[in-house]
Amino acid sequence: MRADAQRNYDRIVEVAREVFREQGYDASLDEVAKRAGVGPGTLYRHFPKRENLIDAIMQSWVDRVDEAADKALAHEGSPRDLLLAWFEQYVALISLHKGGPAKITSAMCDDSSPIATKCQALTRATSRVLERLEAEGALREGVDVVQMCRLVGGVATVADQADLGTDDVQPLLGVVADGVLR
Amino acid sequence: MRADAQRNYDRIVEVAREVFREQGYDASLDEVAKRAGVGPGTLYRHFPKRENLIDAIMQSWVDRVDEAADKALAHEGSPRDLLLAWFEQYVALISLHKGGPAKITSAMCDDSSPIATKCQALTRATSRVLERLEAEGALREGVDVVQMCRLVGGVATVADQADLGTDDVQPLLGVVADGVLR
DNA sequence: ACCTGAACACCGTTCAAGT
DNA sequence: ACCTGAACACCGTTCAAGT
Repeated sequence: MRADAQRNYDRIVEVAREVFREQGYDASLDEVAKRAGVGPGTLYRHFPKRENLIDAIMQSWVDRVDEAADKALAHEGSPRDLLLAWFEQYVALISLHKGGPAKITSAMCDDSSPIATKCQALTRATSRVLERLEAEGALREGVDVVQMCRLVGGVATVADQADLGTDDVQPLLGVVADGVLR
Repeated sequence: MRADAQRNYDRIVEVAREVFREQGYDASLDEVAKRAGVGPGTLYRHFPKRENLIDAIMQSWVDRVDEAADKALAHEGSPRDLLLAWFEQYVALISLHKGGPAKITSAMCDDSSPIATKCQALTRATSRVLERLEAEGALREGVDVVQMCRLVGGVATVADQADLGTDDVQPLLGVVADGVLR
């Protein structure tokens, strides 16, 4: 990549991170381009779809997912406590930006999505938690990873769109946990 | 209301029902106005917010909600069967139009929403089902109606946005049912 | 090879003019 | 009292011209 192209790419990603943090993933791309000091065409050359830009600003995010799973797994306590701890981390991770829960949960299992690798990071981390529970025999029959991601993602989506607080979300996650555990 | 105003109102609602069925609740209001043969200003006079229009086309829908609850309650079977039957009806009812699950579930409990009465119809019907289960002692402690609507609404939202089929939705509803039942 | 920015299509919203 | 439709602001997308 040419030097000026690289510079523009970096600036766009940097600015997008800022704009998305302020306004959510549905923020205007025009404003991103404007703040980054590039023409709208330049933004489109680098990121043909909005999801490509979202994917780019999520680079370091994958590490945080793995760390969060480590942290939840280190947690001592009942299977239910472990599961709830992970659910909370999960919701927090996909709710960093407004609109995130919907975008990420919709892309789940869609390998053609630009953010497919990010979704895979989530399912991989969730698998680790599930394997632990499975080994302890705490899991119901026929529960699989994707189902769990969709359930927790659904809760996060509703919470995101209805602006629910932790007090409202916690009980919902509790129900999902009870439905998944033996 | 003046005769021509009433006529325009009716035509807009009729056309909106058609357009929303084809393209979902996020369809262009411009197209609704165009197809109805009115200026955009006329549409705005009658329906200042998109939700007001959605509310209008949902008039007869309330009856269908009550009928669906009757039907589920008539269903003989285990508490789990009853609950799952209702969940399926619930998802079907709010998924009639693309974008419906998200709009309806977001407005849940928001009395200032233009579609507040529709949400109340849903919680009222769900209450009837829950009371039956409560009487049979089949319900867990601390489960309330709004939680259930949000959980099932969350599942429906994910299914709607990710274009999931019944085969994918069914197991999710099963988990929620298990989490809610004793 | 990459960038710019004008241009286009589309959408929601407002409002002066008309009946 | 109600309707019309031009006008505005905004957004995503494309592409010819420029470096």
